[in-house]
Amino acid sequence: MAPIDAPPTADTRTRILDVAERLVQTRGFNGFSYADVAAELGIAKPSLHYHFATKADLGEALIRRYAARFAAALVSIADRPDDARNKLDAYVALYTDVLRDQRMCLCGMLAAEYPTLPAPMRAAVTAFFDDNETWLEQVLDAGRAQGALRLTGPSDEAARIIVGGLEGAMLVARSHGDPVRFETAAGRLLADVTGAASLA
Amino acid sequence: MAPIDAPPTADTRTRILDVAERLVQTRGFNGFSYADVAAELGIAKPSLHYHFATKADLGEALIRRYAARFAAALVSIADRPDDARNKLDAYVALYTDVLRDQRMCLCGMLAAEYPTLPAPMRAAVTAFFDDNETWLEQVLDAGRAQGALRLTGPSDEAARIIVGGLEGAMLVARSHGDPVRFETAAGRLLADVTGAASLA
DNA sequence: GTCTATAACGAGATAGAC
DNA sequence: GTCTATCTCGTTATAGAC
Repeated sequence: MAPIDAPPTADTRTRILDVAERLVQTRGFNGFSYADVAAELGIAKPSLHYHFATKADLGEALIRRYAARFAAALVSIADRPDDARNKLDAYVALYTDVLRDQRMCLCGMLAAEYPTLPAPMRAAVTAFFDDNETWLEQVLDAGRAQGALRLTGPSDEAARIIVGGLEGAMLVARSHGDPVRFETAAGRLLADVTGAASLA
Repeated sequence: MAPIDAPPTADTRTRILDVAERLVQTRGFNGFSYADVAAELGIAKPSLHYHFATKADLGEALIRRYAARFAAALVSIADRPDDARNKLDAYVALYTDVLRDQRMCLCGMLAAEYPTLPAPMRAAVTAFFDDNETWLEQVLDAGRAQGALRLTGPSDEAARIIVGGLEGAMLVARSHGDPVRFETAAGRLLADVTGAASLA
């Protein structure tokens, strides 16, 4: 659906990012090491330092790539002729896709480790959430103008509830090893926040 | 408000738990060490091993104490003569209290690190969420029976949205260093899920 | 119960050959 | 670009004295 996957073969730098991304999403930035990445790629540890001098550099590159990919998906959804409700469903599908392989959202995971992160990574994490909320706010405003949505309050608050609700639902669903739990919760959250029941 | 704080002076075991609890809530289970705890208490590292042989033992004790404290607060809220809406507000206040000092919910933090945790800790984390959802479900059912709440679907789904929504809102609000963001989101989430607007 | 001393290992990172 | 070898430090944990 969304371009969240990488090609099976790629240059070393990309393969490092792919492996590290999965490790951060499953174990956290403080839960993986250069040794883990090197072993999985079948290369030596110091080779990693050629591509990413420090672990902080690798972390920055991970967020940057992840945020860019997510932002591109948001643009793609916004450009569709769909109405607001379909766009919100597509937004939720991005999260559903991330949850595969028991992964957590990269930035949700890093938000948990926030106080331990290098400053550049911290700034990129908050920017990710801000960008998502801004995009949602625009979709919600458009939907309300069209009469497709019935918000009970300001769209920026609704946007924050959706982002936080999806991140939290992922967190809990993953610890239960139950993706269906996430999908059900996400659907109901969207319905409640956008007043789907009162429109039915 | 809720009995979430420990006395200023206590025996060594309790003081270890207090410091370790705060470190896990702020930095994660993989983000602190015995050296951190020992330094803060002004004792030697091996002294910690007398009280908690392994870090996994310490982690288990942390969850057990945290969950027991939380469960006691839930019983206290349930026993009040308040209506469902007031009980839900009191439930949210438990989370607001946890967020002080930039802390994350202990079990929300551990859920992020879930795949890296020892098995006993993993089981305790999922049990914490299950207990919270069960409690919420009962409050929501009672509120609906009284006509104080208007849920748009099954109470167990609403309970999951509330737990996940609060955990996620904490996660995002903490990375923005903005507790007000959490309180606003929590209030709106509760209102949307329990149909407060359609009752007003 | 708490200490000093130390073991045993893994972490991030560097030097320098190829 | 990738390697071997190595450094330095931090980690959990143990032994044994007090």
